[in-house]
Amino acid sequence: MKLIISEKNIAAKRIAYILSGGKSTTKRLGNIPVYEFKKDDEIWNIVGLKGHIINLDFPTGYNQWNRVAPHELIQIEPCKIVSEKGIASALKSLVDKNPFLIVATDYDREGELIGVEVINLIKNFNKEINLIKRAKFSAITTQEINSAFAKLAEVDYNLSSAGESRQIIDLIWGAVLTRFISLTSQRLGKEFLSIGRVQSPTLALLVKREKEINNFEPKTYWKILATLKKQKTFEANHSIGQFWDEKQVNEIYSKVKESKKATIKKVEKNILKEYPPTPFNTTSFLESASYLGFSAAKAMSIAEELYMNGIISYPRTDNTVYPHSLNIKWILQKLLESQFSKEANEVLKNGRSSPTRGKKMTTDHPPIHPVGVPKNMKLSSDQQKIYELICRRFLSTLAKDAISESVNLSIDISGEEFLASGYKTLEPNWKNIYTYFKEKRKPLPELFEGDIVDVVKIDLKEDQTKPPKRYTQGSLITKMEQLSLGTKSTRHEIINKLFLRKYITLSPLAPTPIAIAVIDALEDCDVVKPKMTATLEKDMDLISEGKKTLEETVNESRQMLTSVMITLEKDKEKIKDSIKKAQMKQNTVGKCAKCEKPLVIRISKKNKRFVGCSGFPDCKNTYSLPQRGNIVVSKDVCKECGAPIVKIKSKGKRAWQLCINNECPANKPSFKK
DNA sequence: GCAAGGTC
Repeated sequence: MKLIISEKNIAAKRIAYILSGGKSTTKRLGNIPVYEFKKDDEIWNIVGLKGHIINLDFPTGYNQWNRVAPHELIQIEPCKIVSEKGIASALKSLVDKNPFLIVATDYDREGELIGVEVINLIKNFNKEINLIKRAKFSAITTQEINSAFAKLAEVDYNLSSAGESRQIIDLIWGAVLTRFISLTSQRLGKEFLSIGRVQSPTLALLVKREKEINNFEPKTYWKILATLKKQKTFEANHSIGQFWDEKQVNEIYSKVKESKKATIKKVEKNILKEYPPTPFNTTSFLESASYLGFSAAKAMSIAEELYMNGIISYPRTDNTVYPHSLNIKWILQKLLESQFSKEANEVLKNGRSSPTRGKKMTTDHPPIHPVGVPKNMKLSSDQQKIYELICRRFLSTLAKDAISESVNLSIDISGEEFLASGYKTLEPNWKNIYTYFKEKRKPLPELFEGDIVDVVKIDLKEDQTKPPKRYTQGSLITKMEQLSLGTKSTRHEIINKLFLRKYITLSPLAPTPIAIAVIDALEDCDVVKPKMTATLEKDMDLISEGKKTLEETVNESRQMLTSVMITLEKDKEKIKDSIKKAQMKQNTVGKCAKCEKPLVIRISKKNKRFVGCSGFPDCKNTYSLPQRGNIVVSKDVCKECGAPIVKIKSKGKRAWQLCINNECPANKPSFKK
């Protein structure tokens, strides 16, 4: 018997279909589907895993945070725990007959590790198993699958060791530092504070940006803008652009302000070819969805739904280049029968000779593209928006360059040079398909050198430089990708995790006072820097090339963490104070009406939350709070009674505002605004 | 109750 394991059920199903020529049957072992067929007089069984089915953890006995000093965990050997018991028992019943095992997980580092986890697991069930091979393919197409199974390769234990070293290092650093910071700041139970190789550098990015915004000192500058007219009006800007010297700008302004005519000195026209967008990988998809107002997690979960219903391809991919095996014509034929028939037809008749390609080319999965048209499925409005985005992106990567014309003018007004620029689309091509970009540039009227035009008015405008912008979820994910933080599958979950830990607010995407205190406390520690991931990646490459061992790498990492912990232990009191202070700030909802001291959110002995005066026990003023939902503090006070207002956000419900004073008339049912 | 990585 041959036993094949793949990374996920859908892959198992499709591999079975291809190898059996469509003749496989499905049986269930417990709840787990297994695909069975006969080939060359042999029974084949294919099982889809659910990604990793084994998880690392510390042995029981090290579970109680208060009982074990965090640094003691550094030298503890983590143990392996089966996290998917159903799959484990299905595998157990399949290995009785000494099958020939073929690992057909994704062709990457985690895929190799997932395969080796299964190998180690089933060797516990049956020691006799020794025929084990690896099928390597980068797309589940008939051709790739048949050739991968025709020439089976060996399992790469170096590659899986590289993945395993990552697992161990992540667990040890994460657990030790998470426990240290939580115990130090006495944030235990539901309120614990976490630290990790990916989440902390990501949070540090947000903290850094927030500090830049807070420390920003706006500078005043001036602009001289001329409104000119030849049939249509258009604007020109003094060639100096931003003036920093008020005296200088006033001099020039008084020189030109009474002018009635302007002379066109130079006209420079350029024809531009604008390349269409490149194929979607997860990051660029999330960035674009973010522009449409979708959070990264929401966009991913909708993409997952569309994928499960067979209308888009696998949404977790790094690839931005369509593989040769992708049958683009065939997809376009399908789209002819969709709401995008006009665009599909245009691309079929008048498309570019080869699709656009992005910079990243990987072998994991193709870029995200439509694979079908929703027929038996009524899309929700969010699903429709995401499906449309993916279809329009796909179609635009096949459309011709847009052709446009840019014009730059040099204009003389009373001896001063002004500049104007215009922009006009001549042939929109892909821009008619990918309709999400809003063009802000405007066309200019037709003008020639030597033309004299009317001056409608000349304005002196004062403005200030602006602080840097906050990240959006999309731009943060793009930044994470640039720094190799996290993966296509985890980046959106990391943002969610930071929110759950109350490290960030979502709109705007900004760190809370506690986040700033935690990142400041770890300032000199590698775990808040992208460098730790970069170093780990290098070590993992060495392990997979056989130039370093898992043990060496993990031991080095343990030594580094040991010295980090020595410094942190020394600073313990300082860290405790600054997090406590930040916590006070974060939990302050306003001023006490009785004694003017800050009112803060506290947890009662019965584990209920309430608002109490920080002047306790001198001042015993308290207010009750709803026990469910996320509380967001604001600077607002109630118009009726002057007590603080908080916002309550519950999952799946609309956020609502509440005056915390129970006795306030605004909280009586009869009260209407 | 800790991490990050797979996938549902």
